[in-house]
Amino acid sequence: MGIKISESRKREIIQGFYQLSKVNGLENTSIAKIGKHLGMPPSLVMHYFPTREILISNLISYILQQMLLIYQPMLKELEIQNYADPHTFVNRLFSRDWNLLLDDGVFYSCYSLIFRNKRIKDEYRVLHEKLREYLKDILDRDENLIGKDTELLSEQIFVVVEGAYYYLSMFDDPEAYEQKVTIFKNQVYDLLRKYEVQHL
Amino acid sequence: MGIKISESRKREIIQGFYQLSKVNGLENTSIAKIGKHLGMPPSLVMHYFPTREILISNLISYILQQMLLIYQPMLKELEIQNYADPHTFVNRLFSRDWNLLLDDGVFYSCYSLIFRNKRIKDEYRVLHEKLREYLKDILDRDENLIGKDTELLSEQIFVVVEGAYYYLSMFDDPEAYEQKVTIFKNQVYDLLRKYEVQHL
DNA sequence: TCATAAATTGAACGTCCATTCAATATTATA
DNA sequence: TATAATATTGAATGGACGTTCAATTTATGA
Repeated sequence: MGIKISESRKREIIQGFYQLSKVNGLENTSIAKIGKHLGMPPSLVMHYFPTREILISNLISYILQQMLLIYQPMLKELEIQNYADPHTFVNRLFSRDWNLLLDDGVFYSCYSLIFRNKRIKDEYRVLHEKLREYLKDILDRDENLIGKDTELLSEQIFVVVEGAYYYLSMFDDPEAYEQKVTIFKNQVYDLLRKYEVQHL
Repeated sequence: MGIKISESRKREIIQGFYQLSKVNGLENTSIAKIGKHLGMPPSLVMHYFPTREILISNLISYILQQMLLIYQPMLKELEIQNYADPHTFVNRLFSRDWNLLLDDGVFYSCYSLIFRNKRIKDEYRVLHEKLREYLKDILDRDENLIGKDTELLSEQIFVVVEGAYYYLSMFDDPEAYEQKVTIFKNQVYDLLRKYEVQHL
């Protein structure tokens, strides 16, 4: 039989929640709407997630898992050949692939909850620390960066990536968007270069 | 008499909306609650803001004004003596003063609306472009940066600041917080130094 | 097969929601 | 002061909300 019905149902509900939030917003997605969308009574939704708060909490876990998923191909690379090119990694961070796996609107809606919910805040922080750790792993395997403060470097790279995502979301015009992306990408490359040059 | 009653009422309502959103979250602040908080019937709130959507739209304008307010002292300085120290400016950007004028929770809640509302997105973008312009003005008046691409530099500085705010919000522990702030501040100083050094 | 557990249904609940409206009070204007 | 505009009230609306519950169907395991 494999997965229990219970588990696949929970997954189905969370994904439905996510899909509807993408279109209508997190705050406008009710338990009734999720049920209707999935063809089940709201009481069944509440059977698996006893309160709306729990439902949201699970959505957030799902979203943070999705973020990890985006890193998966690069982490695979790292495992298999024990090396991943930092520049390629940075390139991927700035690519639009994100949007396929994770909607920015839902992401920031959930993010805004950290300010009133300690548990959510902690979950977000842990996830981000994990992502930084991954980048550090990649940097540590680059021979140009041996002996360098890769922890500091990874912090500096990430803060640019995060600021870039925040800022770029405001631009619809593809040309303006690309122009900005180039700036921020170069900013990260400069950081990498700075550390590499010091090595010579 | 000065301001019309109408205008001061509107301001009162928006501020009440903001205050309650700070405590309970934007999505949990209803028109009825705002009215109760201010001692007026909900119908009076709706007399000044015919729909909830309009009310939110006005809250966002208020919030963006508050952001501009944070820059006010520095812009005054710029006007009076035609110069403001970039390092002091950066220092202020990273200071906790923000929190007194603008709650991060409300800010990011409103920000998350840009993904489903073009008008709000444009308003946010225009505000941020304005802030960047201010920074460029400050940089342009620094003799160490004459002839430099201050527009690019201001973009690079701001992306760090924005990423930093995003990231720092996850840290409650003051020690960890301060440690991160120092990293990001130095990152901006490095950018400034890089440009200044090239000048020599 | 039978008992037990899990999954699912549908109806009902009180509450809060945004919004409407007609009536009244206050203020401005002529 | 008379009139018109503005400000304010309070009651009412229907609909959506999260949640509860008892009843029923389906699957599981002895």
